[in-house]
Amino acid sequence: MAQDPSRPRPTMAEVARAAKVSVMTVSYTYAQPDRVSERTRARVREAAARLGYPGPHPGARSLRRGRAGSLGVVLGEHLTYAFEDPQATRFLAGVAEVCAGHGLGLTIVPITGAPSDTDRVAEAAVDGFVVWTTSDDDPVVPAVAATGLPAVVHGGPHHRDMPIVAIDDRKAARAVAAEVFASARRPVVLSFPLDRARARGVRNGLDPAEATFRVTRERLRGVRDAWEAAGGRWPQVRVAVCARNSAGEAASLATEFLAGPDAPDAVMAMSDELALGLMRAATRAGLAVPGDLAVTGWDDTDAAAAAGLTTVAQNLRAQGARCAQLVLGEEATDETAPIEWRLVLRDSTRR
Amino acid sequence: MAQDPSRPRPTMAEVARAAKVSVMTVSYTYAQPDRVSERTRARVREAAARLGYPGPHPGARSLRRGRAGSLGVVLGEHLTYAFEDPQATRFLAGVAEVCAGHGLGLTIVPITGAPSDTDRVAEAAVDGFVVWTTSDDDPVVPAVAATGLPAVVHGGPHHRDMPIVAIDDRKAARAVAAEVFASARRPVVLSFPLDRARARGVRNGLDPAEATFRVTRERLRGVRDAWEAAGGRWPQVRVAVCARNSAGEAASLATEFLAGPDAPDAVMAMSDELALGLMRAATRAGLAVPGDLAVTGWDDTDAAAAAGLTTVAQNLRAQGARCAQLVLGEEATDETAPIEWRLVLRDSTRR
DNA sequence: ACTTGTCTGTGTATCGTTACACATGCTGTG
DNA sequence: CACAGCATGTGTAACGATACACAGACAAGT
Repeated sequence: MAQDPSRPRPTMAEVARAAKVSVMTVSYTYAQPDRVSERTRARVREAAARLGYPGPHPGARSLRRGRAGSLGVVLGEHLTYAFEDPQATRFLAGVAEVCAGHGLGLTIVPITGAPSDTDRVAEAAVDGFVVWTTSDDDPVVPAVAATGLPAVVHGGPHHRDMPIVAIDDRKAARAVAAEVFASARRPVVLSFPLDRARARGVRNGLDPAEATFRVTRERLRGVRDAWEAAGGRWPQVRVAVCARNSAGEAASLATEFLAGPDAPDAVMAMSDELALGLMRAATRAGLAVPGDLAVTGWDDTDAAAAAGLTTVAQNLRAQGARCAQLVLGEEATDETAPIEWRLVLRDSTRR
Repeated sequence: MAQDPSRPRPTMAEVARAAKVSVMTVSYTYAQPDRVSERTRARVREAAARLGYPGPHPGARSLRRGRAGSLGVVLGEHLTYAFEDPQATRFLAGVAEVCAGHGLGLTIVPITGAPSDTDRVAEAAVDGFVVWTTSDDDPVVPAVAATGLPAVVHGGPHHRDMPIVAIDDRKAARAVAAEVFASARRPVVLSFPLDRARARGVRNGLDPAEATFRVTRERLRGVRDAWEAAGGRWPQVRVAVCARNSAGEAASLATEFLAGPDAPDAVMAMSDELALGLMRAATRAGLAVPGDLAVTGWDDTDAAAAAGLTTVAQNLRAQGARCAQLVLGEEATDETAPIEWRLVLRDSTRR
């Protein structure tokens, strides 16, 4: 795998000797090329190439300069889930974009759910952290705060030392749920996991406060607001909790509540992926959308638009970018401006 | 954003002083806790907490130990594309999994397409590289080789110093294309980009050698093999080249060749995303699958299974894991075993 | 009592680079 | 012609941690 594992990495001093210049000249050749005359620069580059010098050692550079040259991203409980979650991916693209613009790397801190995760955070060679939405009791959050590095949380939880980037989930949930729940008789909420245990199942009148993921909690509260505003009682609402944000998961869970006389006539899903999975299951079960049941999603992805899904539009990518900018200390203006969202009405709720 | 930007990071020496022990004792407390008695350990930990010491400086540690504690991933031309490509994401999940198992971070090297990308590679604080499929002429590849660090390429291009992890794309393409092209009269290939320029468009009899992405090239060759084996001439085959691997892109490009008397009766797509995008466009155009046109995808994603799409199954996640293992020098056995794939026949080609 | 071994704590040198202050030579200007 | 000002090259001292070798204390075995 290696190129030549036997030969040790040459150092700047060796290059300097080979090029008959001082170490500093070599250093400047890499760090501030303008500081060195063109002729000397060429000689140094030539010597470096001859010795196979790959450029300044990043560790040494980082130690001396005091900057790591990379932004850390903490992706919730298990990396596996994170990369399979399209929302997380969109968010990451936004973070990555800003990193690239600053010439920074993007280091994914490997989280597995083990207690050693906090060590990983402390050991990460980064200049700041972006924390992807996680549960209130996730020990990774205090670990991030303990590094003393600039950090921003997306989605939740709140932490004294870190700004949070998120939309007003409760309000948005209220809006989208109102659209479909006002006239519903057998409503179902297709929910994100409540906590890091990620138990799946269907329950009636679930107390939103049980959810330790802030996003899940706030959206449940919003739904409850809407249902009660329409004159309903919360225990009438079934909450189907998915273990992960994927269409497959939703489709499989849907079989548990889609059949029989109790089949819902309205489903509010917490993501477009979940909504689309449900719609797939509904079609298989012979139910028509919106004829038999109205459906709403969340995020306004391309697929949602293609499927005519009513949804809450929010730009996760922009939110990722914003998190990165905040960590990097950019954007002094409108730092406190709320993140935008809007309700997009489509056929899936057209009665 | 920061916790307290004013106060400088405490050093190990300060902690040692506060705990009234030597610096080495503090070092051991973090690096080899068993080497230190429980009492002393507690004293050190306490002092560290009191001073707000976040643990050993990663840069210094990396310099001294000679390991960076992170694996680098180079994600092709532009980060943006990479994170939006579901295949790349699946692959990443595999890499991440192995990293997590080794307690390593995963550093995404920010690529923008600018010449400075090669500097980014040289500057990355990593112990090895995994290169996601890119074009033969991508300067990033020699830059990776020049670091002298262990490196593995996924998909392509080939490079003397790096093993490559990929399936036999030509053979697989031959197999899937044979399934549908044997009886086709107006075949279309829905292709990945040919090169980093990512020009989109529809062309007849495109020479596979034009493609500098190895994967694209090999698959085109496989399709040609199949078509010619069925007695056809290559120029009869239209190749629709997408700029990116997304359903939306495919659907939009499909409008250019789906209408009129020339509408294809068979489409072989290079990914399930492209195939599904095309099917969406076909449905909108009033064409039935497989009645009016047969369609095949590639990758066997959940969505492909749900849509009844004939496809080539390959496990990108496992390939990501494998790349990481190779870089880390794991797995001495079956290192040269070819990566598996298989043809999955479903309704989209059932005539 | 003496050797042997284990456990725990301690200096010192060093990892490879860059910030900083300084030295030199050359150009242009009053 | 002297002197400022710029361009270019050079030592030295950190940056913060860890590998290594060694020292003392104590227990156990002979």
